[in-house]
Amino acid sequence: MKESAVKERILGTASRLFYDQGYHVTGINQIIEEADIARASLYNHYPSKTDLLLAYLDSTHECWFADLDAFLKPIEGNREKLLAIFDFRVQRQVKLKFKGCHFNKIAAEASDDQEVLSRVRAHKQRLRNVIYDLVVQTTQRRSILDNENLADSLFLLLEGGVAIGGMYRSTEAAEKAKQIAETIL
Amino acid sequence: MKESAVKERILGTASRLFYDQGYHVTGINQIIEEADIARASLYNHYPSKTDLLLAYLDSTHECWFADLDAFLKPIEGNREKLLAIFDFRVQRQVKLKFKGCHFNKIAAEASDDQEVLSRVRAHKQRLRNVIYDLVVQTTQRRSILDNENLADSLFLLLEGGVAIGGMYRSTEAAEKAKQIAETIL
DNA sequence: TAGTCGATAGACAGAGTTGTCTACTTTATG
DNA sequence: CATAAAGTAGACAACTCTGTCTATCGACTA
Repeated sequence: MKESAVKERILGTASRLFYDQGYHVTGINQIIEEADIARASLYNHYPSKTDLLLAYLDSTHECWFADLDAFLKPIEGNREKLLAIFDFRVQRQVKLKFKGCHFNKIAAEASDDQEVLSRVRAHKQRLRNVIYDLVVQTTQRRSILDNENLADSLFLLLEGGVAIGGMYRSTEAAEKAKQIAETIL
Repeated sequence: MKESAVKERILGTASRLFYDQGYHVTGINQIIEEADIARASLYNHYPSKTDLLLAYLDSTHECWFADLDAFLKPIEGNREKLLAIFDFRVQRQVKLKFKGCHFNKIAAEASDDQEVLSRVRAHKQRLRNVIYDLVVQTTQRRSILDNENLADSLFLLLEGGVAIGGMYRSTEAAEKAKQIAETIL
């Protein structure tokens, strides 16, 4: 028994609008119209707009790391995998038309909500852990930094590159971040 | 002939609310109530809410770099000035209670507006230029990177540190970014 | 075949939104 | 002192917002 098509259409439409336009400017009315479903159907599946937001964050989080895993899978070597994370973000920037990181956006708009904030933190923490695990497994590297500092460096460069790239609608910053990563790795 | 106290109070209150709560959730009604001014006074000085937003960005931009200049002035040596920029951001994070960069927040909420976006870009560009100029003037450094790449590294580390720090309500990330900056500088 | 469940259309309440307008009062300046 | 500028209070229009509720319809199941 799969989730109803209606529920999927609600979440899909809401996700698109929350990301493209922003959470607060997206109204329930717009969601039900574009998803072409009844008002009561939405409130049947999601008791409030906040529940819909949390569902959006959860599904985006899962999808994000599933995509990353798929992207890194064919890459040979841990150092190459680390650098490929930058490529992954660059690819996403293009695909998402430079509208920035889903979680950064929502954190800027609804960071007072603890349930939102904890999800944003969990997302970033998991990415940092992925990087750290790869760093630990990377035996042949020329860095003077220890594992912790190297992982943090790569993580901060990545986040900085994506943040700046989102403002300039360009992959330049993230690609620069990768170049720098190559020299310190 | 100084600007009227009313106008200053409008911009001051709006700035505080736009930053603390967000732009879209802050209503005109709340601004006029908390600023304790008349509705018509607001629309006399600022024809629309958007004008108020742009005035907020402009004044924040000017204030930001005036504060930075004052902070860097007593620091001796260009390498030390570069590292002090990290301290400046850390100090601001604490003072602003970790609510993040003014411009990143507004970019996440109103990035479709070109007038907003151009101001955000100008702000980040100017910071990157400040860093670049200091890098060029820093003669004694042990970096393997050229001027351009070194400036970009520092800039991206700084932005990454502030972005992540805002999520964790901690100065740890920005301090880490400074540590890394010290090793590559 | 009867009944339940999911979906739909749409009205509705109550509050909030931006922006305009009128009428009155205070302040400043020639 | 008189006139013009700046500020105040508040009504108002025209929406939009979230969330609830009723009434109806179609499909699947016991």
